[in-house]
Amino acid sequence: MHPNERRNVILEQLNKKEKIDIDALAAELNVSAMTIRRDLNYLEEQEQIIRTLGGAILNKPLVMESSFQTKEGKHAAEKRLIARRAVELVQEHFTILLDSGTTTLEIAKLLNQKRNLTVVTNDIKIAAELMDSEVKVILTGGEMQNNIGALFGPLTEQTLRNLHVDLFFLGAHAVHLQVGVTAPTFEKASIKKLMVESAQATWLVADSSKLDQKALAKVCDLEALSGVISDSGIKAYHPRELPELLEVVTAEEEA
Amino acid sequence: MHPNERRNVILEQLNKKEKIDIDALAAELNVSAMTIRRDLNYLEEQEQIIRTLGGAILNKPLVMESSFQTKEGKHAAEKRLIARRAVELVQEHFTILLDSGTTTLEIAKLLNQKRNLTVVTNDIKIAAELMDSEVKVILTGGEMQNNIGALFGPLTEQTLRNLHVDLFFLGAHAVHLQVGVTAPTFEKASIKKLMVESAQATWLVADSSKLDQKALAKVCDLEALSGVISDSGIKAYHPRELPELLEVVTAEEEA
DNA sequence: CTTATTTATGTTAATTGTCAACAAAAATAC
DNA sequence: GTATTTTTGTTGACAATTAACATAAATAAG
Repeated sequence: MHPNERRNVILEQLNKKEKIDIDALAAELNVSAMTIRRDLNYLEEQEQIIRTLGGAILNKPLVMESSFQTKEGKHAAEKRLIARRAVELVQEHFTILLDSGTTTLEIAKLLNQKRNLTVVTNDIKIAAELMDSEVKVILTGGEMQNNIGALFGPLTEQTLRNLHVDLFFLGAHAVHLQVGVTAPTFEKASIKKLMVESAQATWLVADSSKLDQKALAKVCDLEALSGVISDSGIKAYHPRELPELLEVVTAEEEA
Repeated sequence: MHPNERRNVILEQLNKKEKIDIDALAAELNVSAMTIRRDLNYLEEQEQIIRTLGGAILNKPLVMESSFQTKEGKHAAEKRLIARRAVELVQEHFTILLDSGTTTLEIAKLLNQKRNLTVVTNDIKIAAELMDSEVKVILTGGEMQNNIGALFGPLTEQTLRNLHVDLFFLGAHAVHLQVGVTAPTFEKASIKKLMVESAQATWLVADSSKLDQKALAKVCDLEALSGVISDSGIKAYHPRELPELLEVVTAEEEA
Protein backbone atom coordinates (compact mmCIF):
# COMPACT_ATOMS: atom_id res chain seq x y z
CA MET A 1 0.00 0.00 0.00
CA HIS A 2 1.38 3.35 -1.06
CA PRO A 3 1.81 6.18 1.38
CA ASN A 4 -0.66 8.23 -0.61
CA GLU A 5 -3.21 5.46 -0.49
CA ARG A 6 -2.79 5.28 3.24
CA ARG A 7 -3.21 9.00 3.55
CA ASN A 8 -6.36 8.81 1.53
CA VAL A 9 -7.70 6.17 3.88
CA ILE A 10 -6.97 8.47 6.78
CA LEU A 11 -8.79 11.35 5.13
CA GLU A 12 -11.70 9.10 4.25
CA GLN A 13 -12.00 8.02 7.86
CA LEU A 14 -11.91 11.61 8.97
CA ASN A 15 -14.81 12.37 6.70
CA LYS A 16 -16.87 9.94 8.71
CA LYS A 17 -15.38 9.81 12.13
CA GLU A 18 -14.49 13.39 13.10
CA LYS A 19 -11.42 12.16 14.89
CA ILE A 20 -9.04 9.28 14.35
CA ASP A 21 -6.69 7.46 16.68
CA ILE A 22 -3.10 6.76 15.79
CA ASP A 23 -2.75 3.35 17.39
CA ALA A 24 -6.04 2.14 15.98
CA LEU A 25 -4.98 3.25 12.50
CA ALA A 26 -1.59 1.66 12.87
CA ALA A 27 -3.18 -1.65 13.78
CA GLU A 28 -5.74 -1.40 11.02
CA LEU A 29 -3.24 -0.58 8.30
CA ASN A 30 -0.51 -2.86 9.57
CA VAL A 31 2.12 -0.19 9.93
CA SER A 32 3.88 1.26 12.92
CA ALA A 33 2.47 4.18 14.85
CA MET A 34 5.48 6.17 13.74
CA THR A 35 4.44 5.81 10.12
CA ILE A 36 0.95 7.04 10.88
CA ARG A 37 2.48 9.93 12.77
CA ARG A 38 4.56 10.83 9.75
CA ASP A 39 1.46 10.64 7.57
CA LEU A 40 -0.40 12.93 9.91
CA ASN A 41 2.45 15.40 10.02
CA TYR A 42 2.53 15.41 6.25
CA LEU A 43 -1.20 15.99 6.02
CA GLU A 44 -0.93 18.75 8.57
CA GLU A 45 1.74 20.45 6.48
CA GLN A 46 -0.69 20.28 3.58
CA GLU A 47 -3.20 21.94 5.87
CA GLN A 48 -5.62 19.10 5.37
CA ILE A 49 -5.81 18.05 9.01
CA ILE A 50 -4.94 19.29 12.47
CA ARG A 51 -2.95 17.15 14.85
CA THR A 52 -4.34 16.43 18.27
CA LEU A 53 -2.93 14.33 21.06
CA GLY A 54 -2.74 10.82 19.69
CA GLY A 55 -4.75 11.53 16.57
CA ALA A 56 -6.04 14.19 14.24
CA ILE A 57 -9.14 15.99 13.01
CA LEU A 58 -10.06 17.51 9.69
CA ASN A 59 -8.90 21.04 8.99
CA LYS A 60 -11.98 22.82 7.79
CA PRO A 61 -10.93 25.69 5.57
CA LEU A 62 -12.41 29.12 6.09
CA VAL A 63 -15.19 30.18 3.79
CA MET A 64 -14.10 31.78 0.58
CA GLU A 65 -15.67 34.70 -1.19
CA SER A 66 -15.39 33.70 -4.80
CA SER A 67 -15.13 30.31 -6.40
CA PHE A 68 -11.43 30.53 -5.82
CA GLN A 69 -9.63 31.91 -2.85
CA THR A 70 -8.75 35.32 -4.21
CA LYS A 71 -6.29 36.67 -1.76
CA GLU A 72 -5.93 40.33 -2.54
CA GLY A 73 -2.61 40.48 -4.32
CA LYS A 74 -0.24 43.29 -5.09
CA HIS A 75 -1.61 46.25 -7.00
CA ALA A 76 -5.15 44.97 -6.62
CA ALA A 77 -6.67 48.43 -6.62
CA GLU A 78 -4.77 49.41 -9.75
CA LYS A 79 -5.88 46.25 -11.51
CA ARG A 80 -9.50 47.00 -10.73
CA LEU A 81 -9.18 50.50 -12.15
CA ILE A 82 -7.58 49.17 -15.29
CA ALA A 83 -10.29 46.56 -15.63
CA ARG A 84 -12.99 49.18 -15.34
CA ARG A 85 -11.44 51.20 -18.11
CA ALA A 86 -10.95 48.10 -20.24
CA VAL A 87 -14.56 46.94 -20.27
CA GLU A 88 -15.54 50.25 -21.82
CA LEU A 89 -14.00 48.95 -25.02
CA VAL A 90 -16.29 45.96 -25.04
CA GLN A 91 -19.32 46.12 -27.32
CA GLU A 92 -22.24 43.78 -27.66
CA HIS A 93 -21.76 40.62 -29.71
CA PHE A 94 -18.02 40.93 -29.41
CA THR A 95 -15.84 37.91 -29.09
CA ILE A 96 -13.16 38.66 -26.54
CA LEU A 97 -9.96 36.85 -25.82
CA LEU A 98 -8.69 37.09 -22.25
CA ASP A 99 -5.11 36.29 -21.41
CA SER A 100 -4.48 34.45 -18.15
CA GLY A 101 -3.62 36.59 -15.19
CA THR A 102 -4.98 38.61 -12.33
CA THR A 103 -5.65 41.80 -14.25
CA THR A 104 -7.64 39.98 -16.89
CA LEU A 105 -9.44 38.14 -14.11
CA GLU A 106 -10.61 41.51 -12.86
CA ILE A 107 -11.91 42.24 -16.33
CA ALA A 108 -13.77 38.95 -16.32
CA LYS A 109 -15.47 39.89 -13.08
CA LEU A 110 -16.83 43.00 -14.74
CA LEU A 111 -17.96 41.12 -17.83
CA ASN A 112 -20.02 38.94 -15.55
CA GLN A 113 -23.17 40.94 -16.11
CA LYS A 114 -22.94 41.43 -19.86
CA ARG A 115 -24.94 39.46 -22.36
CA ASN A 116 -24.41 38.51 -25.99
CA LEU A 117 -20.74 38.16 -25.39
CA THR A 118 -18.28 35.38 -26.07
CA VAL A 119 -15.13 35.09 -24.01
CA VAL A 120 -12.23 32.88 -25.01
CA THR A 121 -9.55 32.25 -22.42
CA ASN A 122 -6.79 29.91 -21.34
CA ASP A 123 -7.34 30.64 -17.66
CA ILE A 124 -9.61 28.37 -15.70
CA LYS A 125 -10.07 30.91 -12.94
CA ILE A 126 -11.54 33.27 -15.50
CA ALA A 127 -13.72 30.47 -16.81
CA ALA A 128 -14.85 29.67 -13.29
CA GLU A 129 -15.59 33.31 -12.64
CA LEU A 130 -17.87 33.42 -15.67
CA MET A 131 -19.45 30.06 -15.01
CA ASP A 132 -22.63 31.45 -13.53
CA SER A 133 -22.96 34.34 -15.96
CA GLU A 134 -24.70 34.64 -19.28
CA VAL A 135 -21.44 35.05 -21.10
CA LYS A 136 -20.54 32.28 -23.49
CA VAL A 137 -17.17 30.91 -22.44
CA ILE A 138 -14.71 28.93 -24.52
CA LEU A 139 -11.66 27.42 -22.90
CA THR A 140 -8.69 26.83 -25.13
CA GLY A 141 -7.66 23.57 -23.54
CA GLY A 142 -4.12 22.53 -22.80
CA GLU A 143 -1.95 21.54 -19.91
CA MET A 144 -2.82 23.26 -16.69
CA GLN A 145 -0.10 25.07 -14.86
CA ASN A 146 -0.50 24.16 -11.22
CA ASN A 147 -1.28 26.80 -8.63
CA ILE A 148 -2.18 29.26 -11.38
CA GLY A 149 -4.77 27.58 -13.50
CA ALA A 150 -3.43 28.77 -16.83
CA LEU A 151 -3.44 26.45 -19.81
CA PHE A 152 -0.37 26.04 -21.97
CA GLY A 153 1.24 23.73 -24.44
CA PRO A 154 0.68 22.49 -27.98
CA LEU A 155 -3.00 21.89 -27.43
CA THR A 156 -3.51 25.50 -26.44
CA GLU A 157 -1.49 26.72 -29.40
CA GLN A 158 -3.38 24.61 -31.86
CA THR A 159 -6.67 26.00 -30.63
CA LEU A 160 -5.45 29.56 -30.85
CA ARG A 161 -4.31 29.11 -34.42
CA ASN A 162 -7.87 28.37 -35.47
CA LEU A 163 -9.36 31.36 -33.80
CA HIS A 164 -10.30 34.89 -34.59
CA VAL A 165 -11.59 37.39 -32.05
CA ASP A 166 -12.59 41.03 -32.07
CA LEU A 167 -10.66 42.11 -29.05
CA PHE A 168 -7.79 40.70 -27.02
CA PHE A 169 -6.77 41.85 -23.57
CA LEU A 170 -3.12 41.03 -23.16
CA GLY A 171 -1.65 40.81 -19.68
CA ALA A 172 2.07 41.35 -19.47
CA HIS A 173 4.93 40.59 -17.13
CA ALA A 174 7.15 43.20 -18.66
CA VAL A 175 6.77 46.08 -21.11
CA HIS A 176 9.58 48.21 -22.45
CA LEU A 177 9.73 51.03 -24.96
CA GLN A 178 12.44 49.55 -27.13
CA VAL A 179 12.12 45.85 -26.39
CA GLY A 180 8.33 45.72 -26.48
CA VAL A 181 6.27 43.17 -24.58
CA THR A 182 8.13 40.23 -23.09
CA ALA A 183 7.30 37.17 -20.97
CA PRO A 184 9.39 35.11 -18.55
CA THR A 185 9.24 31.85 -20.55
CA PHE A 186 9.16 30.99 -24.22
CA GLU A 187 6.10 28.90 -23.62
CA LYS A 188 4.11 31.82 -22.30
CA ALA A 189 5.44 34.14 -24.94
CA SER A 190 4.47 31.72 -27.66
CA ILE A 191 0.90 31.59 -26.41
CA LYS A 192 0.63 35.34 -26.10
CA LYS A 193 2.08 35.83 -29.55
CA LEU A 194 -0.54 33.56 -31.06
CA MET A 195 -3.20 35.43 -29.18
CA VAL A 196 -2.06 38.74 -30.62
CA GLU A 197 -2.10 37.25 -34.09
CA SER A 198 -5.60 35.93 -33.78
CA ALA A 199 -7.13 39.20 -32.63
CA GLN A 200 -8.47 42.13 -34.61
CA ALA A 201 -7.31 44.46 -31.86
CA THR A 202 -4.98 43.93 -28.91
CA TRP A 203 -5.03 46.08 -25.82
CA LEU A 204 -2.35 45.68 -23.26
CA VAL A 205 -3.50 45.81 -19.64
CA ALA A 206 -0.69 46.24 -17.15
CA ASP A 207 -0.25 48.09 -13.91
CA SER A 208 2.64 50.49 -13.72
CA SER A 209 4.91 48.04 -11.92
CA LYS A 210 5.22 46.16 -15.22
CA LEU A 211 6.37 49.18 -17.21
CA ASP A 212 9.97 49.72 -18.17
CA GLN A 213 10.69 46.05 -17.45
CA LYS A 214 12.26 43.42 -19.65
CA ALA A 215 11.88 39.65 -19.59
CA LEU A 216 13.36 36.74 -21.51
CA ALA A 217 11.00 35.94 -24.33
CA LYS A 218 9.57 38.42 -26.80
CA VAL A 219 5.83 38.56 -27.35
CA CYS A 220 5.45 41.50 -29.73
CA ASP A 221 6.50 45.04 -30.46
CA LEU A 222 4.53 47.93 -29.11
CA GLU A 223 3.49 48.67 -32.69
CA ALA A 224 1.44 45.48 -32.69
CA LEU A 225 -0.78 46.87 -29.97
CA SER A 226 -3.90 48.90 -30.49
CA GLY A 227 -3.52 50.52 -27.12
CA VAL A 228 -2.32 50.31 -23.55
CA ILE A 229 -4.31 50.64 -20.38
CA SER A 230 -2.37 51.25 -17.22
CA ASP A 231 -2.77 53.07 -13.96
CA SER A 232 -1.56 56.59 -13.29
CA GLY A 233 1.97 55.40 -12.71
CA ILE A 234 2.39 55.50 -16.47
CA LYS A 235 2.61 59.25 -16.25
CA ALA A 236 5.85 59.02 -14.42
CA TYR A 237 6.98 56.91 -17.29
CA HIS A 238 7.06 58.68 -20.64
CA PRO A 239 3.79 58.51 -22.51
CA ARG A 240 4.95 61.00 -25.14
CA GLU A 241 7.67 58.66 -26.27
CA LEU A 242 5.27 55.89 -27.00
CA PRO A 243 4.65 55.44 -30.70
CA GLU A 244 2.09 57.84 -31.99
CA LEU A 245 -0.18 55.17 -33.28
CA LEU A 246 -0.57 53.97 -29.74
CA GLU A 247 -3.44 55.29 -27.78
CA VAL A 248 -2.49 55.28 -24.16
CA VAL A 249 -5.27 55.32 -21.68
CA THR A 250 -4.64 56.04 -18.08
CA ALA A 251 -7.13 54.70 -15.63
CA GLU A 252 -7.66 56.95 -12.67
CA GLU A 253 -9.78 57.06 -9.62
CA GLU A 254 -13.15 58.61 -10.25
CA ALA A 255 -14.18 61.75 -8.44
CA MET B 1 -7.43 37.34 37.84
CA HIS B 2 -10.57 35.30 37.54
CA PRO B 3 -10.58 32.03 35.67
CA ASN B 4 -13.06 33.44 33.19
CA GLU B 5 -10.91 36.46 32.56
CA ARG B 6 -8.02 34.17 31.84
CA ARG B 7 -10.09 32.11 29.46
CA ASN B 8 -11.13 35.22 27.63
CA VAL B 9 -7.51 36.19 27.24
CA ILE B 10 -6.84 32.79 25.73
CA LEU B 11 -9.68 33.15 23.25
CA GLU B 12 -8.55 36.64 22.32
CA GLN B 13 -5.07 35.40 21.60
CA LEU B 14 -6.48 32.63 19.48
CA ASN B 15 -8.31 35.16 17.37
CA LYS B 16 -5.01 36.69 16.46
CA LYS B 17 -2.50 33.93 16.66
CA GLU B 18 -4.11 30.82 15.17
CA LYS B 19 -2.38 28.64 17.74
CA ILE B 20 -1.29 29.20 21.32
CA ASP B 21 1.31 27.50 23.47
CA ILE B 22 0.62 26.30 27.00
CA ASP B 23 3.97 27.13 28.53
CA ALA B 24 4.07 30.57 26.98
CA LEU B 25 0.61 31.33 28.30
CA ALA B 26 1.48 30.03 31.73
CA ALA B 27 4.48 32.32 31.90
CA GLU B 28 2.55 35.28 30.55
CA LEU B 29 -0.36 34.88 32.95
CA ASN B 30 1.73 33.87 35.91
CA VAL B 31 -0.02 30.60 36.54
CA SER B 32 1.10 27.03 36.26
CA ALA B 33 0.88 25.07 33.05
CA MET B 34 -1.59 22.79 34.75
CA THR B 35 -4.00 25.67 35.19
CA ILE B 36 -3.79 26.60 31.55
CA ARG B 37 -4.37 22.98 30.70
CA ARG B 38 -7.51 22.95 32.79
CA ASP B 39 -8.67 26.12 31.08
CA LEU B 40 -8.10 24.62 27.69
CA ASN B 41 -9.91 21.43 28.62
CA TYR B 42 -12.82 23.51 29.81
CA LEU B 43 -12.92 25.55 26.60
CA GLU B 44 -12.74 22.39 24.59
CA GLU B 45 -15.75 21.00 26.41
CA GLN B 46 -17.56 24.19 25.44
CA GLU B 47 -16.52 23.43 21.86
CA GLN B 48 -14.80 26.77 21.60
CA ILE B 49 -11.34 25.42 20.90
CA ILE B 50 -9.59 22.24 19.88
CA ARG B 51 -6.71 20.93 21.90
CA THR B 52 -3.45 20.13 20.19
CA LEU B 53 -0.22 18.85 21.67
CA GLY B 54 0.96 21.56 24.02
CA GLY B 55 -1.58 24.11 22.95
CA ALA B 56 -4.87 24.73 21.20
CA ILE B 57 -6.50 26.25 18.12
CA LEU B 58 -9.88 27.82 17.52
CA ASN B 59 -12.76 25.55 16.71
CA LYS B 60 -13.98 26.99 13.42
CA PRO B 61 -17.58 26.49 12.47
CA LEU B 62 -18.39 24.09 9.66
CA VAL B 63 -17.78 25.23 6.10
CA MET B 64 -17.18 23.88 2.66
CA GLU B 65 -14.68 21.32 1.58
CA SER B 66 -13.72 22.20 -1.95
CA SER B 67 -12.83 25.11 -4.20
CA PHE B 68 -16.37 25.18 -5.47
CA GLN B 69 -19.38 25.24 -3.26
CA THR B 70 -20.22 21.57 -3.42
CA LYS B 71 -23.60 21.34 -1.91
CA GLU B 72 -23.86 17.74 -0.93
CA GLY B 73 -26.02 16.38 -3.72
CA LYS B 74 -28.09 13.28 -4.03
CA HIS B 75 -26.33 9.97 -3.52
CA ALA B 76 -23.21 11.72 -2.28
CA ALA B 77 -22.22 8.87 0.00
CA GLU B 78 -22.65 6.34 -2.78
CA LYS B 79 -20.54 8.43 -5.11
CA ARG B 80 -17.74 8.56 -2.59
CA LEU B 81 -17.81 4.81 -2.16
CA ILE B 82 -17.73 4.33 -5.89
CA ALA B 83 -14.86 6.78 -6.19
CA ARG B 84 -12.85 4.96 -3.58
CA ARG B 85 -13.28 1.70 -5.42
CA ALA B 86 -12.43 3.37 -8.71
CA VAL B 87 -9.08 4.81 -7.64
CA GLU B 88 -7.90 1.32 -6.82
CA LEU B 89 -7.73 0.76 -10.56
CA VAL B 90 -5.34 3.65 -10.96
CA GLN B 91 -1.69 2.81 -11.24
CA GLU B 92 1.29 5.08 -11.26
CA HIS B 93 2.24 6.75 -14.54
CA PHE B 94 -1.26 6.21 -15.85
CA THR B 95 -2.98 8.70 -18.04
CA ILE B 96 -6.58 8.93 -16.94
CA LEU B 97 -9.54 10.48 -18.67
CA LEU B 98 -12.25 11.79 -16.39
CA ASP B 99 -15.72 12.47 -17.72
CA SER B 100 -17.47 15.53 -16.36
CA GLY B 101 -19.80 14.92 -13.44
CA THR B 102 -20.08 14.65 -9.70
CA THR B 103 -19.02 11.04 -9.40
CA THR B 104 -15.89 11.65 -11.40
CA LEU B 105 -15.29 14.78 -9.33
CA GLU B 106 -15.21 12.54 -6.27
CA ILE B 107 -12.61 10.43 -8.02
CA ALA B 108 -10.57 13.54 -8.72
CA LYS B 109 -10.62 14.43 -5.03
CA LEU B 110 -9.03 11.11 -4.23
CA LEU B 111 -6.45 11.47 -6.96
CA ASN B 112 -5.22 14.79 -5.73
CA GLN B 113 -2.49 13.38 -3.58
CA LYS B 114 -1.11 11.03 -6.17
CA ARG B 115 1.99 11.71 -8.13
CA ASN B 116 3.20 10.65 -11.54
CA LEU B 117 -0.29 10.81 -12.90
CA THR B 118 -1.84 12.61 -15.82
CA VAL B 119 -5.51 13.46 -15.80
CA VAL B 120 -7.38 14.58 -18.89
CA THR B 121 -10.83 16.04 -18.40
CA ASN B 122 -13.47 18.28 -19.91
CA ASP B 123 -14.69 19.42 -16.50
CA ILE B 124 -13.28 22.59 -15.05
CA LYS B 125 -14.37 21.70 -11.55
CA ILE B 126 -12.24 18.62 -11.76
CA ALA B 127 -9.38 20.70 -13.09
CA ALA B 128 -9.84 23.19 -10.26
CA GLU B 129 -9.88 20.38 -7.74
CA LEU B 130 -6.54 19.15 -9.02
CA MET B 131 -5.01 22.58 -9.38
CA ASP B 132 -2.99 22.41 -6.20
CA SER B 133 -2.00 18.80 -6.55
CA GLU B 134 0.99 17.15 -8.13
CA VAL B 135 -1.16 15.60 -10.79
CA LYS B 136 -0.59 16.78 -14.33
CA VAL B 137 -3.88 18.08 -15.67
CA ILE B 138 -4.91 18.53 -19.27
CA LEU B 139 -8.16 20.27 -20.11
CA THR B 140 -9.74 19.37 -23.41
CA GLY B 141 -10.97 22.86 -24.18
CA GLY B 142 -14.30 23.70 -25.68
CA GLU B 143 -17.40 25.66 -24.90
CA MET B 144 -18.27 25.76 -21.24
CA GLN B 145 -21.71 24.73 -20.20
CA ASN B 146 -22.87 27.27 -17.66
CA ASN B 147 -23.63 26.26 -14.11
CA ILE B 148 -21.91 22.94 -14.64
CA GLY B 149 -18.45 23.72 -15.89
CA ALA B 150 -18.30 20.97 -18.46
CA LEU B 151 -16.70 21.62 -21.84
CA PHE B 152 -18.45 20.60 -25.05
CA GLY B 153 -18.53 21.27 -28.73
CA PRO B 154 -16.34 20.77 -31.79
CA LEU B 155 -13.21 21.97 -30.04
CA THR B 156 -13.64 19.35 -27.36
CA GLU B 157 -14.30 16.67 -29.92
CA GLN B 158 -11.29 17.56 -31.96
CA THR B 159 -9.06 17.30 -28.92
CA LEU B 160 -10.48 13.95 -27.94
CA ARG B 161 -9.87 12.55 -31.39
CA ASN B 162 -6.15 13.09 -30.97
CA LEU B 163 -5.90 11.45 -27.63
CA HIS B 164 -5.14 8.09 -26.14
CA VAL B 165 -5.40 7.29 -22.46
CA ASP B 166 -4.91 4.21 -20.29
CA LEU B 167 -8.11 4.45 -18.36
CA PHE B 168 -11.39 6.30 -18.75
CA PHE B 169 -13.95 6.77 -16.03
CA LEU B 170 -17.29 7.28 -17.71
CA GLY B 171 -20.10 8.91 -15.80
CA ALA B 172 -23.57 8.10 -17.02
CA HIS B 173 -27.04 9.52 -16.86
CA ALA B 174 -28.67 6.27 -17.79
CA VAL B 175 -27.61 2.66 -18.12
CA HIS B 176 -29.77 -0.11 -19.39
CA LEU B 177 -29.17 -3.78 -20.03
CA GLN B 178 -30.44 -3.84 -23.58
CA VAL B 179 -30.02 -0.21 -24.62
CA GLY B 180 -26.61 0.28 -23.08
CA VAL B 181 -25.29 3.65 -21.93
CA THR B 182 -27.26 6.71 -23.00
CA ALA B 183 -27.10 10.48 -22.47
CA PRO B 184 -29.78 13.17 -22.52
CA THR B 185 -28.38 15.11 -25.52
CA PHE B 186 -26.60 14.16 -28.70
CA GLU B 187 -23.88 16.61 -27.88
CA LYS B 188 -23.03 14.92 -24.61
CA ALA B 189 -23.34 11.48 -26.11
CA SER B 190 -20.97 12.44 -28.88
CA ILE B 191 -18.32 13.55 -26.41
CA LYS B 192 -18.68 10.45 -24.29
CA LYS B 193 -18.52 8.23 -27.34
CA LEU B 194 -15.25 9.81 -28.40
CA MET B 195 -13.92 9.36 -24.90
CA VAL B 196 -14.69 5.66 -24.94
CA GLU B 197 -12.94 5.32 -28.28
CA SER B 198 -9.80 7.05 -27.11
CA ALA B 199 -9.32 4.91 -24.03
CA GLN B 200 -7.58 1.60 -23.54
CA ALA B 201 -10.10 0.67 -20.88
CA THR B 202 -13.41 2.24 -19.93
CA TRP B 203 -14.99 1.82 -16.52
CA LEU B 204 -18.47 3.05 -15.93
CA VAL B 205 -19.04 4.75 -12.60
CA ALA B 206 -22.68 5.23 -11.74
CA ASP B 207 -24.72 5.06 -8.58
CA SER B 208 -27.63 2.69 -8.59
CA SER B 209 -30.18 5.42 -9.36
CA LYS B 210 -28.81 5.48 -12.89
CA LEU B 211 -29.33 1.79 -13.50
CA ASP B 212 -32.18 0.48 -15.56
CA GLN B 213 -32.70 3.93 -17.08
CA LYS B 214 -32.83 5.03 -20.70
CA ALA B 215 -32.09 8.41 -22.27
CA LEU B 216 -32.20 9.87 -25.76
CA ALA B 217 -28.76 9.54 -27.25
CA LYS B 218 -26.70 6.38 -27.34
CA VAL B 219 -23.16 6.44 -26.03
CA CYS B 220 -22.11 2.82 -26.28
CA ASP B 221 -23.12 -0.77 -25.64
CA LEU B 222 -22.31 -2.41 -22.38
CA GLU B 223 -19.89 -4.63 -24.31
CA ALA B 224 -17.67 -1.61 -24.92
CA LEU B 225 -17.04 -1.30 -21.20
CA SER B 226 -14.26 -2.97 -19.28
CA GLY B 227 -16.27 -2.84 -16.11
CA VAL B 228 -18.88 -1.14 -14.01
CA ILE B 229 -18.52 0.28 -10.53
CA SER B 230 -21.70 0.97 -8.68
CA ASP B 231 -23.03 0.95 -5.15
CA SER B 232 -24.80 -1.96 -3.57
CA GLY B 233 -28.06 -1.00 -5.21
CA ILE B 234 -26.83 -2.91 -8.21
CA LYS B 235 -27.66 -6.10 -6.36
CA ALA B 236 -31.31 -5.29 -6.53
CA TYR B 237 -30.80 -4.92 -10.22
CA HIS B 238 -29.72 -8.08 -11.98
CA PRO B 239 -25.99 -8.54 -12.06
CA ARG B 240 -26.24 -12.07 -13.43
CA GLU B 241 -27.84 -10.78 -16.57
CA LEU B 242 -25.02 -8.43 -17.34
CA PRO B 243 -22.81 -9.71 -20.12
CA GLU B 244 -20.29 -12.17 -18.88
CA LEU B 245 -17.33 -10.24 -20.12
CA LEU B 246 -18.30 -7.46 -17.81
CA GLU B 247 -16.71 -7.36 -14.42
CA VAL B 248 -19.13 -5.74 -12.07
CA VAL B 249 -17.71 -4.31 -8.91
CA THR B 250 -19.91 -3.36 -6.06
CA ALA B 251 -18.57 -0.76 -3.71
CA GLU B 252 -19.69 -1.37 -0.16
CA GLU B 253 -19.11 0.05 3.25
CA GLU B 254 -16.14 -1.49 4.93
CA ALA B 255 -16.58 -3.63 7.97
C1' DC C 1 20.12 -7.53 -14.92
C1' DT C 2 22.84 -5.47 -11.38
C1' DT C 3 24.21 -1.65 -8.65
C1' DA C 4 23.51 2.89 -6.75
C1' DT C 5 20.51 6.07 -4.82
C1' DT C 6 16.51 7.69 -3.04
C1' DT C 7 12.47 7.04 -0.38
C1' DA C 8 9.79 4.79 3.08
C1' DT C 9 9.49 2.30 7.32
C1' DG C 10 10.67 0.43 11.85
C1' DT C 11 13.09 0.76 16.38
C1' DT C 12 14.97 2.87 20.14
C1' DA C 13 15.94 6.27 23.71
C1' DA C 14 15.38 10.95 25.27
C1' DT C 15 12.15 14.57 25.64
C1' DT C 16 7.88 16.55 26.33
C1' DG C 17 3.03 16.75 27.33
C1' DT C 18 -0.86 14.83 29.89
C1' DC C 19 -3.49 13.17 33.59
C1' DA C 20 -4.77 11.83 38.29
C1' DA C 21 -4.26 12.46 42.97
C1' DC C 22 -3.40 15.04 46.69
C1' DA C 23 -2.34 19.34 49.26
C1' DA C 24 -2.47 24.20 49.79
C1' DA C 25 -4.65 28.50 49.06
C1' DA C 26 -8.41 31.45 48.01
C1' DA C 27 -13.16 32.49 47.71
C1' DT C 28 -17.69 31.85 49.44
C1' DA C 29 -21.28 30.41 52.61
C1' DC C 30 -23.09 29.77 57.07
C1' DG D 1 -14.91 32.82 62.91
C1' DT D 2 -15.43 28.32 61.04
C1' DA D 3 -16.99 25.23 57.44
C1' DT D 4 -17.43 24.38 52.70
C1' DT D 5 -16.52 24.86 48.09
C1' DT D 6 -13.67 26.20 44.39
C1' DT D 7 -9.34 27.05 42.42
C1' DT D 8 -4.56 26.34 41.98
C1' DG D 9 0.05 24.13 42.45
C1' DT D 10 2.90 20.01 42.89
C1' DT D 11 4.23 15.58 42.13
C1' DG D 12 4.83 11.14 39.93
C1' DA D 13 3.12 7.73 36.65
C1' DC D 14 2.04 7.35 32.08
C1' DA D 15 1.37 8.42 27.13
C1' DA D 16 2.72 10.69 23.06
C1' DT D 17 6.22 12.89 20.41
C1' DT D 18 10.49 13.49 18.37
C1' DA D 19 15.18 12.70 16.71
C1' DA D 20 18.42 9.58 15.30
C1' DC D 21 19.76 5.63 13.40
C1' DA D 22 19.09 1.12 11.00
C1' DT D 23 16.72 -1.48 7.67
C1' DA D 24 13.80 -2.43 3.82
C1' DA D 25 11.63 -1.19 -0.36
C1' DA D 26 11.27 1.27 -4.51
C1' DT D 27 13.29 3.77 -8.17
C1' DA D 28 16.82 5.31 -11.15
C1' DA D 29 21.17 4.59 -13.40
C1' DG D 30 24.52 1.97 -15.71
